[in-house]
Amino acid sequence: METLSAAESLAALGHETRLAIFRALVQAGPEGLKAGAVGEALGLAPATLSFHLAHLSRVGLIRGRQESRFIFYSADYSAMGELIAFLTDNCCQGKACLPVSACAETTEKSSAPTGACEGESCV
Amino acid sequence: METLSAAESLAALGHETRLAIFRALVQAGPEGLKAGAVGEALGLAPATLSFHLAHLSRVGLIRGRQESRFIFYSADYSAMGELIAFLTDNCCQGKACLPVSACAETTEKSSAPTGACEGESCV
DNA sequence: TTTATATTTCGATAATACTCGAAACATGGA
DNA sequence: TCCATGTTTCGAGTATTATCGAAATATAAA
Repeated sequence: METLSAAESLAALGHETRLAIFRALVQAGPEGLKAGAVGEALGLAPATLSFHLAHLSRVGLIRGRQESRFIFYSADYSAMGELIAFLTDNCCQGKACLPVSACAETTEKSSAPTGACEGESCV
Repeated sequence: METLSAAESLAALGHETRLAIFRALVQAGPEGLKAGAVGEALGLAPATLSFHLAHLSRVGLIRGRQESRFIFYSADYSAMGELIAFLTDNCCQGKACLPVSACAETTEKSSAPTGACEGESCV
């Protein structure tokens, strides 16, 4: 994951409403939720909801699938996984900032670590 | 970490310039970097740099300490750790989206998991 | 005390993002 | 076909954020 895309994902989650939407979709599981259900749960005007869903969609954190008359949105777990991998690989000095448990290899195989994350600071 | 503060941290990192600043500070280690060095490395006008440093400071992701005539900024690893813990605790369905390695308890003791993260989906 | 350097604050401008009513666009049922 | 419902797009208004020159502040050296 390159830093532009990481910044875009972070920005997408960096808005209280969108973060709430994303959390709701995560909780809903792979099935996801109808757009309407999300709006109802969070008390959002349809246009506002659509705006934020589109934003999250555009950066790849969620996806929508049409099902009869409804559109179900669901969280894209792998996108979130990549984002977390980016943060641990690029934003943790020797992983010193990580919860101990997370102190190990990441899915991204620590692609070209930028100097940090040599791994020796794991407890 | 409550979601407002999480959203604020995410938004702070959700800007290419600030993300680059933060990464540079992480790479620099606990010593950090003089503000000027950051600006030089990234080619930022002093006022612009100051604006972004203040933003990152305000949300607690970095801190500055005066040292003689300079101000050294350094990344706050624990703040980053809390952010990552928030994401893994609140934005990962049963941690299915996590890099395998990170599939375990987090520092935050999974405070009141919101329904996700029962842990059974760990590989 | 004067001068030089480092950084921030101020102020103005430009750009971007957010909200939401109203209208348009599906899709499926009557 | 017509109607009802769910969702998006449009358009306009408002608010927030980003950029950066210039001025102000702080610290230290001459």
